[in-house]
Formats: sequence, C-alpha cells, structure tokens
Amino acid sequence: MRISSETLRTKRERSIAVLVKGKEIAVQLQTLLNRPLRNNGVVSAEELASQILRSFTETLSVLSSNETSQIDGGDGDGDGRDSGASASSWNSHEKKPVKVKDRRGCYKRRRTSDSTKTVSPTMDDGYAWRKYGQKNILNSEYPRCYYRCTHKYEGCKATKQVEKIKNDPILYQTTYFGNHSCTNAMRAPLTTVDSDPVESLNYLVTFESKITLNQDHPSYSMINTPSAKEEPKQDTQSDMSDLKSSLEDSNLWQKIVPMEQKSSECAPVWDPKTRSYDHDLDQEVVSGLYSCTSNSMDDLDMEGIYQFGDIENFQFD
DNA sequence: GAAATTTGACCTAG
DNA sequence: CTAGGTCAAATTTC
Repeated sequence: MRISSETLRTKRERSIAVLVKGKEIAVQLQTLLNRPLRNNGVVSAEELASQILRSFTETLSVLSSNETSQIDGGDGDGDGRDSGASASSWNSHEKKPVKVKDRRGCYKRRRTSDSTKTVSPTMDDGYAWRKYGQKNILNSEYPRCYYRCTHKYEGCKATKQVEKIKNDPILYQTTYFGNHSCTNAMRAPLTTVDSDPVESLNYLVTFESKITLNQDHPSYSMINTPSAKEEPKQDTQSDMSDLKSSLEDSNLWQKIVPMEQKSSECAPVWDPKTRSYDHDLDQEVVSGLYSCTSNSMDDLDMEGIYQFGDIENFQFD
C-alpha cells in the first residue's frame, strides 16, 4: 500500500507547523534562560522546555509513523481484561498459589511489528507511565522494563518497553506500542522529571539524539520498525532522511551537551530535597548538563538551539 | 491509604 | 519447547 501524495503533504504541513511552534517556544525559553532570575514571565522555563519536547515528539511521531500509524487497532490488543475481579488464590501462610487462576486466553501476545523505537539518554518522554513488569532478556545484559500509560483505565492503550543499550548503557532504547488516546489534559502533571530545568534541557538533547548521527553512531537514531522482513516505505523513508540530514547539520548533540566536561563541583540549580536522581545513569547524563547550567547559561551554545529554528526554513522537495 | 513498583507465575507466539 | 509479554499479590513509597 502506498501513501497518497496528499497524505504526505498533510504530514509535512503538520510537521512544519509543530516544528515552527517549537521554535517559538525555544526562543521564549532562551529569553528566559538568559536572565538569571526565574519566573519573570508568565510561563516557567520548565514548562516551556516541556512544551518544546512535546512539539518535537509529536513531529517525530508524525514523521516516523507508517501511513495511518494505527497500531493494533482491531480487537482489543489482548489487554482488555479488567483487573478488578481477581479471585484470591493465595494461601495466607505459604507463598504458593492454592489454586491457579484461570487466565487462559485472557490476553494475546503483542505482535512485534507496528512499533516505534527511540534512543534517548533519559527514560522520560513527557507521558505518565506505570511499570507493570520487568524481564531479563536472552543475550541482553540489561533487563527490559514494561510500562503502560497511567491512563490505561481511561482507555489509553499506549505501552512501551525500555532497556539500556548494551554497547552504550547511558542510553535507553524505548519501543513504543500503540498510540496515546489520553488527551493533553490527562497527561502527567509537570511535577515529576518535567519540573527539573536540567531534565527539561535533557529533553532537547533527547530530541536531538533521536534524529541525528544515524550513520556514525547507530545508537543515536530514531528507528521506525516495520518489522525486519517488511520492505521500507520509500516515500516516508526518504522524507525522514531528508529531514534528518537537514537537522544533522545543526550538530546539536556535540554543541549542547559537553558530556566529557562532567564536573563534580557543579551543583544542581533546583532544590535537591524535592528531587533526587534515583539511578546513577541519569546522574551521569545530567551531571554533564550541570556544567551547562552552572556558569550561567554562557556555557550553553545557544546557537545550537537557534538551529532548531532553522527547521522552519527547511525545504521539502 | 493510595499509588507505584517488584517479582514470580501464568500464558502464548514463534 | 522456550523466550518474552502480562498479570496480580506483595511490597514499597509518598
């Protein structure tokens, strides 16, 4: 099945519109960051950064989706069971089930196609996820964690799997299944990682990491997986590579994140009591960013951020 | 006490 | 048959 040129044009227009919006927000954020005091505008820097993330995430979603991008739309994806009624099956003293619950046929295993993979230094993507499982994977050094949307019981069927990359364990490979049917209003409040200015900056990096350096560093890529056997969709693939190559010019990864410059003397700029990094990998990633934020924002090459705005001038063929 | 996470068992696609 | 995806009770966190 081929995509109509009209559909493609619509996608492009949507992508451009969202990217332009992202540019505007980025400019606002830059203005904020260039001032030492916080909250001198109506919108906080955290919120702006989060908006940027969402704009770019939506765009990437549009650009990477296959045709209708409907995922497993049909017969209820096997997870439609209600978790409420659970026949108690455990003896109160022994840690063994007295009687096995009859769950045969209660769900279908998900197909491996119709997924979208991303690679990012952070697990967070702006949505609220709830972990429901973890598995050690054969020939994989790190376990795979399973998440579903917090709003599952409001009908949102989005799930994702997160695992560290074997050769690059500071990065997480996230595989998304299904689309969020929850609205913006239902998304996670910006009180978790979103509220960290540094983490928000990390989102910018995350965006960059998803779309660039595809050849030089296979980890830094955004991969749409139509399943290995499937033929690549030429139309969308070429559009994606056009956009990628355009954005590669900005070379933001190196400009924004001087990871090598990790310096322990740089302190976080937010209250550490209210937030703590619960695992060292995030710590490593973020501490690289401390050096950006500590000596005012001068260390941060804002030109790189400007270049996000050049997306606006990108010409589709 | 509610929400989130952990973890072993259950279940199915390949 | 096995690897991997999901469930759900127990446990932890807030």
